[in-house]
Amino acid sequence: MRHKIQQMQIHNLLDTTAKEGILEIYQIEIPKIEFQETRKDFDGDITIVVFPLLKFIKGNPFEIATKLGEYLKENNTLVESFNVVKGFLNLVIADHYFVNSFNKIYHTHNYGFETPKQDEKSVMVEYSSPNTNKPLHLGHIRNNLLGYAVAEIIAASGKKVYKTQIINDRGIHICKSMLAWQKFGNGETPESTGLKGDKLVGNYYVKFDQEYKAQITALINNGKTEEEAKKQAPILLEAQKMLLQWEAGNEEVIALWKKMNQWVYDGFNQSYKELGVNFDTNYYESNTYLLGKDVVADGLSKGVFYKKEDGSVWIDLTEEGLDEKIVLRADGTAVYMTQDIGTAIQRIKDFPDIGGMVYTVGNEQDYHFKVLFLILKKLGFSWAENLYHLSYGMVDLPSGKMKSREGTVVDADDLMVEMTNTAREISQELGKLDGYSNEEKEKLYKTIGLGALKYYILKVDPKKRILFDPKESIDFNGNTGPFIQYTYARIQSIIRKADFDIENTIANYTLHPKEKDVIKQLQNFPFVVQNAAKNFSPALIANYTYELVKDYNSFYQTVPILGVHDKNQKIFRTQLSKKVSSVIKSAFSLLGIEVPNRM
RNA sequence: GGCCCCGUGGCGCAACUGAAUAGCGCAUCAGAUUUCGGCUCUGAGGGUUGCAGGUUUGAAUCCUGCCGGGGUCACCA
Repeated sequence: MRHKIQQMQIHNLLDTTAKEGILEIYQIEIPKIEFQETRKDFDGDITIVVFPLLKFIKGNPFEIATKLGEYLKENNTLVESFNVVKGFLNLVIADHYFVNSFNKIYHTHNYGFETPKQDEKSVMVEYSSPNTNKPLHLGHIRNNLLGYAVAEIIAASGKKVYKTQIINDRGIHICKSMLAWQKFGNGETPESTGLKGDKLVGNYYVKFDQEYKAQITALINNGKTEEEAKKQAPILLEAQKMLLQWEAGNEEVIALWKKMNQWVYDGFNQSYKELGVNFDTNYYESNTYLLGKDVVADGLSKGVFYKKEDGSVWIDLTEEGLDEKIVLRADGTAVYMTQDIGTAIQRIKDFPDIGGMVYTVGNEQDYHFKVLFLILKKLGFSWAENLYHLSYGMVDLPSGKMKSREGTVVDADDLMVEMTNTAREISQELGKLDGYSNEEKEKLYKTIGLGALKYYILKVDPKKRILFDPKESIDFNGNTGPFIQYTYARIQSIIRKADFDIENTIANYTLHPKEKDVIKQLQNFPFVVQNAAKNFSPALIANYTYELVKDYNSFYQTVPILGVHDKNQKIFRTQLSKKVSSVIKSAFSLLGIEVPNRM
C-alpha cells in the first residue's frame, strides 16, 4: 500500500482540473478525488485511484481512468504523460514543477516547522514523573524520550508547548529512605560519598527493605504469622510514624525531607541533562495531593459524584462500560484520582492558554486515564475533550520483566555510559577524526551512542513492548540512528569540499530520476511533521528520516555530485544534498538526537 | 472471569483515512564501485499478515468468535 497524499501541493494543483474533467466527461460532480504516491515499480509521480469514483460513475475503471488521463494531459500543463493500470491512473509530472518546488524548499528556513500560531491553544506535555526514592531506569528512558519528542513535534506543528513533570515527592516510600538514612547513614552525603544524590537515596531505600525483611524473618521465628510480621515490623511502624509527622509538619522531619529530596533532584537533573531533555515547569505531589477535594465537593453537589453511607465519594461509570470508581476516601483523604483531577485543573489555572494536555505514562495506567478523562468531561471542562494519554508498552529485558525488586533494572545513567562506550569502540576503528581534540571526540561518542539508543526506542510504535538487550540490540547498521548520522556527516564532508558558489538558483534543469525521488521525499516533510503531531507519534518522524536517507544514499551512489562536469548539475546536486542534511538535522532535533559533522 | 493493548518471512520492525504484486533492516547468497567518506549501493531467496467466519468492487487494516502473549480490575501511586 502506498501513502495517500493529504495536502501535497501537486494534489492541490490537480484536484480542480480532475473534478472539472469528470464534470465535463460525465456531467457528474465528484466531492473528492483520491490521490496517492505512485508506487516505485510503476511509471509516474502521482496516482489517482479511480475505484471510489465508481460509486458515482457507472463504467469500467480502466476506461474512466483513460478518459480522465487524456483530459488532464490536455488541460493541465503539469501533466506530461499518463498510464493506466487497472483502476489506477498514474501521472507523470513535469520536471519544472519539481525544480521550482525544490527551489522554494531550499530557501525556506526551518523548512517543515510552523511557528506558533496566535489562535492555536497551547498544549501541556507531562512526562518522566519519577519517584524520589529510586534512580531513573530504562522505563523512564522510554518515557522521557517519548514525552520530549512528542512535545518537540507538537511545537514544530505550530502550537506552544509546556513541558512538565509531576514529582512524586511524598508518601511512605520517601519516609522509608529517610528513616534508613537516619538509622544507618552516619551523615553520608552525595559530596562525602561521591555518589549522585538519587543513587545515594536509592541505596537507603534498598537498605530499608533489607532491614524490613530481616525483621520480618525474626518475628516469624518468634512465632508470628507472616501477615502479622509484615504489619508489626518495628522499622515499618517507625516509617508510618514519620509519615504522620511529615503530614503534621514536624520541623525536623520536613528539614530532612527537603534535604534528601534536593539530593535526588540534583541527581535527576544531571541525568536529564545527559539525556537531553528538559522541563518548563515542575509539579510536586506534596503541593497537589490535597487539590481536587474541593472539586469533588463541587461535583457532589452537581450530582456527578455520589456519597456512600460510610462517607466515601464515588462516580458511577457503568453506563460508559466502566466500573464505579472511588474519588475520595471515607475519612476524607485524597486518592490518586482526586489528586489527578485537582492537578489537571490547577494546570489550567496556572496556564490559561492551555487547550489540551498529554500524559506520558505507561500502559498499565490505561484504565486510570480513561476514568480520569471521563470524570473531567463529566465535570464539564471544555479542555477535557483534548486530553491524551500517551501510553507506551513496557521495556522488557531478555531475562524477564523489569522490576526493581528483582534486581534486573537497567539504570539510566549506566546505560547511557555503556552506549557511549560502544560508540567509542566503533568510532576509534572507523572514524575520520583527525584534528579533533579529546573533548570533541568524547562529545561525538556521546552523540552517536545516545543517538543509537534514542532512535532505537523512538522508531517503534509506543504501544508495543520493547525487548531490550543492552548488549546486543543496538545496531549501527540498517535502520539505526548512527546510519542516519553517518549520512549527515558525509553530506557535510561534500559541502566542505565544494569549492564553488553553491547558492545560485538553477531554474531550468532536467531531473535525474534519483533526484526526483529525493525531492519528492523532501516535499513530504512538512506533512509528516503535522501527521506526527496529530498522532503523537515520534515513530513517524523516525521512519520518514530513514526513508529520506535511503533515497538520498541511492542518489549518492548512482550519480556523481562534485565530480560532474556540468556546472548547473554540480550546483543543483550540492544544494539537494545540503537540504537533505538540513532536513535530517531538523527531523532528528524533533527526536532529541544530535547530528555530527564528522564521525 | 470482565475490560484494554499486542500478534506481520528465522529475528527486529513498517504500512497515515480499506486500494495495485504486504514494504524495510539484520542475517544468508550473488554482484557493483578508476572519482564526492565501503558504516554505501544493486539484486536473489525467504509470507496463507495467529486461526475461522463476515462486510466490501477491494481487508494486515472494519465487524464477530476463537487461540497465544501482556496489562488491568486497591479506600496504592
